[in-house]
Amino acid sequence: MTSQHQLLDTLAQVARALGNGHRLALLERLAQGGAAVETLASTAGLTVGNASQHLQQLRRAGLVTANRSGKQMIYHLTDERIVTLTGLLRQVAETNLAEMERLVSRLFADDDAEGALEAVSRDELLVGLESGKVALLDVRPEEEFEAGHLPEAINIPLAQLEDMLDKLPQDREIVAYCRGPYCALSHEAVQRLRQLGYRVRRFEEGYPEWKAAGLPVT
Amino acid sequence: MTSQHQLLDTLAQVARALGNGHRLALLERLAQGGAAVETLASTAGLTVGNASQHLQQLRRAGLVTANRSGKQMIYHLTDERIVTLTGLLRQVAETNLAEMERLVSRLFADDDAEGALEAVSRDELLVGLESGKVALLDVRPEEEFEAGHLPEAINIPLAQLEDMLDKLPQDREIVAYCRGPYCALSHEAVQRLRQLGYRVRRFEEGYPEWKAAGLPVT
DNA sequence: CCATCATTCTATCATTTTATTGAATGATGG
DNA sequence: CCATCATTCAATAAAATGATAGAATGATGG
Repeated sequence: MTSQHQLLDTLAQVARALGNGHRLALLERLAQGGAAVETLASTAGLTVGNASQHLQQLRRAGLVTANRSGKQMIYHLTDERIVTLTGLLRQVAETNLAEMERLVSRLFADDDAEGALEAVSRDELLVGLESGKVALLDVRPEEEFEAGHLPEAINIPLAQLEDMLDKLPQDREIVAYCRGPYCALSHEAVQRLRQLGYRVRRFEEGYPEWKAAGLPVT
Repeated sequence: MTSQHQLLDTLAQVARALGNGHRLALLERLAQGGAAVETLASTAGLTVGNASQHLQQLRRAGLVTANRSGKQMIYHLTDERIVTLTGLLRQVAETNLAEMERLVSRLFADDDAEGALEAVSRDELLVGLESGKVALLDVRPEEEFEAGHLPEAINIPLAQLEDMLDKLPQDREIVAYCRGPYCALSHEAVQRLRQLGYRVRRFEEGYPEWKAAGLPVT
């Protein structure tokens, strides 16, 4: 077996590490910031044992690192570019797989028909923030918000949405974001806030993409 | 199973399609331009039947398309971004896997010790071409050269290198390139030309990366 | 229409991957 | 040092993947 062959095989191992839905879910959570195995397991809907095994695979592929902190092992992405990598994977898949399009439209299908719910692009969001016409709402759990968020964002975890409406400004359009393009939290938040009469749309990406693009975070 | 879960699974299928060394080899060849199954099989060192099966998988993942031309099926990449995707995969792997570094350095280990063989970066190459101080040498097979190459490049397939030395300019440094960062052709060419006293280095990327970066091709 | 060629499909077996279970390890606080 | 907690390891069974050989398909040239 030639060196070149071995190189491609090693690359393939890394790609295989990305080739499982649970592991992609783990990576999505890790893109929000470091987390312990139990946290990761519950976000991904896995048993702790199983999550641990998947994390070992990601570690062997060089995608995550683990550091002990007291009793817990805290996992981190090794490389910011992994967010870009999965984002590009997503783009290629959305463009070239009909199946993908079908699933994406289903995920966002229960929008009302007004069309105003179309997601806000990164550029549009930047303009809105610059002009002060947009308020940012982060609907992720507090722990993830604390680990990093977009500048000026207000954190209202989805579970407490109706209890904390007083934190929302009335005079500006609200843009809600969460973990990424496929994260349902911001979508759900938009649905519920619109029912209550708020002017609100989703950001089409999430915190990790914003950060990976080199934009400022807090 | 939620829609979101299905989306990640579908993404994972695409990643799994990249998760095999033979398929990465097929994609590398396809990044040079369309090709028939037998061509692809022989470049990747596979039987035709086996290559066909791998190509079906790539097709199901939306990474390649097939069009019949007479008796032959001609395969193409569906999307230029696939080159960027595998390139990013490579970068992440090289940065985070010790194994990878070891293999890369072995692939390029038999350089003589002068150090002058360090690869030429894209930016450096652009400057050299601009100033007219560099001549480009494409050492891929003629068929791939014909399907597309860097501007002003001279084509001398590696097999005919010694027979066509008269096509090489004497007054400029030569930069050789081939299929990509792991393609051995340009490396081999540099070794042999240096033995003959030529001033020559490798381009660290290849034709597909150049094209995917939006730079001009012929 | 028949023979030929390129490719794909089918069936099979060996290998690898995944989830599950329960035991083992390693750090902490009393 | 012991009990506890978080995590990993080990063993297993079920499912998916990969290679091979041979049959089937589809287009071509006579």
